Amino acid sequence: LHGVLKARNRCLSLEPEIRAKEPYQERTGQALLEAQCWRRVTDLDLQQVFRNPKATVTPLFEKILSASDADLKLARLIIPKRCAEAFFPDISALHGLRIKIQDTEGNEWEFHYRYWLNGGSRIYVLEGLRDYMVSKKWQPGDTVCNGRSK
DNA sequence: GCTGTGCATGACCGC
DNA sequence: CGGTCATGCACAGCC
Repeated sequence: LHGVLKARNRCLSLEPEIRAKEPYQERTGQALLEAQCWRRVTDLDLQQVFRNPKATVTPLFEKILSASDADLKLARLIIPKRCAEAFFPDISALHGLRIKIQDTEGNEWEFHYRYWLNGGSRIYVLEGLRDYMVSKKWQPGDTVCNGRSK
């Protein structure tokens, strides 16, 4: 599995090393369903953004950046719970996971994926995004999307 | 003070 | 109403 995050006209793809374990596969159907419900970015958008013409990208989810998401001091991205549980590795047993992400220009980034307890539930968050945010010039209202390349 | 961390709070929204 | 999540905020290090 790969993922793609886009800020404005650029993308990131998740490294294969976080390739899904079993529970991941089981959720594929649900994941695709979610993607279809949520996506606003078109296939053409993705083709243009993802420069490798061999890569076919399956959009998974998108998020419009809030003020908090684009705050350089926080440097963290809240990941919608359903998306996190559908597309990201299960970190129930851990309290965090370092994941490597690669953008379409070949740059590799490493983020920290974890969650906060909130009431009886969880808030999933990607941390350590400052350099990436600066590089891609994240602004509130920008769309971040995540996809899977085959 | 300033900054990062980690959780609390409450607005919002779907059910 | 209950869950989610944007933001508030207290606390701890560190200039």
